[in-house]
Amino acid sequence: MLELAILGLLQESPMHGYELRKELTAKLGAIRAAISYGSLYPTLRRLQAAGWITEAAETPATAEEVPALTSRRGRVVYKITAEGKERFAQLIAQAGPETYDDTGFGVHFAFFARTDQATRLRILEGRRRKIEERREGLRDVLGRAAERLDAYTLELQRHGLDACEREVRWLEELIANERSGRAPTVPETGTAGGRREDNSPPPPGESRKERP
Amino acid sequence: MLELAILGLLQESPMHGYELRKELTAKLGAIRAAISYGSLYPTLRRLQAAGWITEAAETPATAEEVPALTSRRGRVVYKITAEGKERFAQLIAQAGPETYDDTGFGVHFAFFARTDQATRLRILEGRRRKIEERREGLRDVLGRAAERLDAYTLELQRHGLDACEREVRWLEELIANERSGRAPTVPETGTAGGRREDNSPPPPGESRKERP
DNA sequence: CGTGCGATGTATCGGTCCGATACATCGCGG
DNA sequence: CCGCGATGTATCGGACCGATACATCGCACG
Repeated sequence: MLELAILGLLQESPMHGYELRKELTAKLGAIRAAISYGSLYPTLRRLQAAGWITEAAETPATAEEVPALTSRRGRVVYKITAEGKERFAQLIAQAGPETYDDTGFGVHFAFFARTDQATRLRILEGRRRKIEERREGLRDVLGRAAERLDAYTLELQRHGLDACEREVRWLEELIANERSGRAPTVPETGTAGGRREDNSPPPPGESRKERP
Repeated sequence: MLELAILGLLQESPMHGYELRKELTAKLGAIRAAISYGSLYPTLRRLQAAGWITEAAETPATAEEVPALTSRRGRVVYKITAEGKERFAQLIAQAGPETYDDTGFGVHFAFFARTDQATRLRILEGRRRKIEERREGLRDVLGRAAERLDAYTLELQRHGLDACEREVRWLEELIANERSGRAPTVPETGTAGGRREDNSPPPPGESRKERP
């Protein structure tokens, strides 16, 4: 997952590690806390070894000009290679099971702007299926095993169930949007005031033209 | 975290690994998918080495009646020791930073019935603080860096922000409940067809009868 | 009657990622 | 001039996951 995220970000512009982490945090802040250096740097090394990214020299002058005054350990700027772009395209298009867990889905979604519509639809539907399964599991527990669990545990399940239902609805809207061919126009998540006094978009009725 | 969860579950009754995993999944289904055997068995080994759990023979020595019909091959039943109970009490009471991340909070919350009220309150407030910080981070990004991000990424942030606001409200209600001394009485999460015509679950009267 | 198959059950291995830690530089205010 | 917080690179041990292997049991189906 980290690999995909790094490749995606470096496609926008070359960066050094620290910067990468900040961009990563900004882009993925909704789904994970903050990427650790303990995974970032080893991954960068791995990507470099695989030839998907390269170091780009940052200091303009050569090392001979500014000698031993300060053995300045320069920032290491990475840029993506042609092979790296291929790798990214491959990773972003193929959807394995890990594509639908919380982190995997989040990363894929964050790069939907670089993903073709068919793949977007496939991923959204896969994610929906997965969340629906989790939802059913929670309903089962709340229905059948409720008496075996204490009030706090039940409350946790209830909250989780609520989050599942909410996410399914969110996904439904996104899927409908994709099918209608429109870009993601703030589907009224509930808060975060994106208004849009848009004059009636095409009615959501029977528009079954797209075939995935 | 796994250690805490296992110790907590074994305190209810002895179990073997497979059973443990199922109970774990039922109890923590709201916060994580399903615990992997790749972590479960090594952890069991570690707990056993530390003396916090022991293997319990499954068939009593005097089981002369029922022959080989009952399963007596292989299953390794674990039970918690007195030291294990102490360890659990220590882990459940102390709150480090990891207590407030998604998984850590979920596990602690799932065992709130075995946690004293002051600790419950402390954990709920710590969690709230953490979520509020994440929420502010997302608001920052949505406010200040919105033009740098594409529509999909923004939508992801919006959804995450919504989830944060929702969780903060949920925590507020739980905190208010704790302060008023009541047990968690379904705080109207919004959906989730609630059954539970339960007439006031026992007030925070802990079952503190067990004394190691 | 057997045969295969899904549930139960224990176990390991390689790999990803995290948290703690260390260390060095830079700009800035006291 | 000194400290201190932000910037910046890097490693190490440990937690956890996903794939895989293997063995037993009950039972449905031919």
